[in-house]
Amino acid sequence: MKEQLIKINIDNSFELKDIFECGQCFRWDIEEDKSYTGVFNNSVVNVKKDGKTVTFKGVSDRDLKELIEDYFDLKTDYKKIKNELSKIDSNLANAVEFGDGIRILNQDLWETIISFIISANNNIPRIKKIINTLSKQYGKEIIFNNKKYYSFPTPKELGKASVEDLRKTGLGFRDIRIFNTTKMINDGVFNLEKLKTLNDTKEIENTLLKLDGVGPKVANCIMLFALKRYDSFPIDVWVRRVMNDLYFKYDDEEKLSKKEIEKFAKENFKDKAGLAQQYLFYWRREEK
DNA sequence: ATGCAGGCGCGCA
DNA sequence: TGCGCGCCTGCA
Repeated sequence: MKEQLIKINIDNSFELKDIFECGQCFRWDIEEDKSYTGVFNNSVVNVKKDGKTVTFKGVSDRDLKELIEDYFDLKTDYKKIKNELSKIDSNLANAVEFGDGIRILNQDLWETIISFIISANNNIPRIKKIINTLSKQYGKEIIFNNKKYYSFPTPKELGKASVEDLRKTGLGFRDIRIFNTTKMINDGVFNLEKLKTLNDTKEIENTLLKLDGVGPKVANCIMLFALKRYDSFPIDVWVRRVMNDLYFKYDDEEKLSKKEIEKFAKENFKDKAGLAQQYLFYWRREEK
């Protein structure tokens, strides 16, 4: 573990608040100086932005520049993506303008699976709290700036926890789901590496659905946030709300079926449905 | 207090 | 296949 520092000039699509608070991640916290510190890939990194200069400071076994390029997906041209989305309709143009600094992070598959199983019927502060507790109890300590941080536990590390142990971390009824999913992965019944090699989005989704605690919404979040499947479209209460308000206008949003939303998203947003979802979701949650 | 939060799994038609 | 229902827990 060595401390490293790099500065990068980024003139487009990189706003800390937009990235870390658009709902895709749970392990980034804001500091007093408005920078953010997060734990990912067995590393701890602090990100600070001044004008166009972004400073990354952190501890990692890997080369920090490579780590950052991969995790923040710096090679992807968001200017182009935002242009294409804006052309689809005026709602997207507004949403993209609002969430101008969003980037979809390239997160660890295993961590994303567990995190979004925890997210079911839950709220963000508690999701973050549970993930912190799990990391503290089963992950490895990392020292950064004289403070203790904890890596997200590996499948083996989390596999040491019994259902009762998990319940004590505040997981509630999700304890057995986490236990079963962890076991499936440790037993080799479910192969994470093999999943990464699959091409067909629908096949990936159907595979993920075999995991306990993974339904359609969670599966689509995993595909979008950990497998770069920008065509996947997670539908939760907020997405349903914003889609009904903007495109369907039923008097009661409950009348809008998931099927209907899926069809609309596929036809109109095509291979960028997930990206569109993220801008719309963030816009709706933050603006109103 | 009671309801609710970024769903899921189950049982039943 | 498509519904309705209950669910740990913490917080307002």
